Amino acid sequence: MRPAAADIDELDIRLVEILQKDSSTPSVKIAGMLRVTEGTVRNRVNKLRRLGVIRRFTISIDPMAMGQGAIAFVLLNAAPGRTAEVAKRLAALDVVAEVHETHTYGDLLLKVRARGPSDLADIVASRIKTVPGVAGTQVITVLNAWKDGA
Amino acid sequence: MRPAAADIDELDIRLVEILQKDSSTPSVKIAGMLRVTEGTVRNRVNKLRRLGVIRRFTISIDPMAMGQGAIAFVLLNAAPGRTAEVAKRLAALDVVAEVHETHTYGDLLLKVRARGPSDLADIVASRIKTVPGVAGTQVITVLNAWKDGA
DNA sequence: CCTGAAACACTAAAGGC
DNA sequence: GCCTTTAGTGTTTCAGG
Repeated sequence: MRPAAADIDELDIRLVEILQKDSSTPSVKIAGMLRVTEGTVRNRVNKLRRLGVIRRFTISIDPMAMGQGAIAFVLLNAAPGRTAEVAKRLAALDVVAEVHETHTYGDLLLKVRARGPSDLADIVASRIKTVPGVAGTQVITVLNAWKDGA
Repeated sequence: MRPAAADIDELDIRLVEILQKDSSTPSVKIAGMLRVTEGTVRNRVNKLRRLGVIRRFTISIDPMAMGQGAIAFVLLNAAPGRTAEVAKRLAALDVVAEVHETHTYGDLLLKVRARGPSDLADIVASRIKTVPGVAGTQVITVLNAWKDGA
C-alpha cells in the first residue's frame, strides 16, 4: 500500500503543513483555517494516517536538553555485496539516527547522536566498526548544528 | 534560557518517550502509565515546553508521499570568516533540512530535500551556490534512505 | 488533589457533487 | 460512489475551590 502522490490534493498538503507546525491544534480551529467543517478535517487526517502519509503524532525535542548534544556523520564502506545487510544492522541501532545509501564517498552515510565527543568516539569504535561487513569509516564531527531536524 | 540536563528527571524522560511515540495520547492515559495524576502530567508537559525541551507538537510524515523523495548531502566551503553568515542564510531555506558546521570536508554539511534528482540539481545550482560567501560545493546524492529522521 | 463546566473528539447517518 | 456535512453522544481538558 504505497501512497501515490496523486491521492493527496491541495487541501491535504495545507492540512499537513498546519499539523507540522502544531499538531495539537484543535480540529475546529483547523477547520476554520481551511474553510471546511471539523468532520472533514478529521476524515482527512484519518485518510492520511491510513495511507501512511502521516506516520505518527509526535513531539520535536531539543537534543541538547535530552543529553544528545553531540552529532557526527560517518562515511562508511561496506564489504562488496553486503551494503544492504550492513545498512539494516546499523539502522537497528538507536544511536544511529539516519542511514543513507550513496555512491560518492563510500557506500553509506550515517548520522550518529551521542552525549558528548568521547561517547561519540566510543560508539563509532565499539558499535559501528564492529558490525560485520563494515570495511572502513571516515568520521565527520559536527562542531555546531545551525539547523537540525530533531 | 538554555535548559540544563539537571532540570529534567527520570519522570520527564519517560514522559518525553511516550509523547515521541504518540503525542495524541490523552493525559489521563499517560498518568496511568507513569502512576501519577493527570494534573501532574500536564504540569510536566507545560514545564518541558517552557524550558524548550519540547519544542513543539508535530507529525512525522512520509517524505515520499509528500513529493519529497530525493535527498542529498552537500559538503560546502565558505569564504574565510563568513561561515556563520552563510550558515544562517542557508538555514533559512525551506529545502535545506539541516545545516551542520564541521571541519573535516569543508566548513558546512547540509541536508537537502527535493522532489526528484533534477529538482535537486536545480536547488544546488540556483539556490545554494548563489548564496553570497559560498566558495565551493560537493554533492553527495542519496540513492536509498534506509533510515531517515523525517 | 477533586469537582464541575466548557471545549473538544468521535460515531453514525443524511445530503451533495 | 465518494466525500462532505450535520447532529447527537462521550471524553478530555482546565479553572477554582
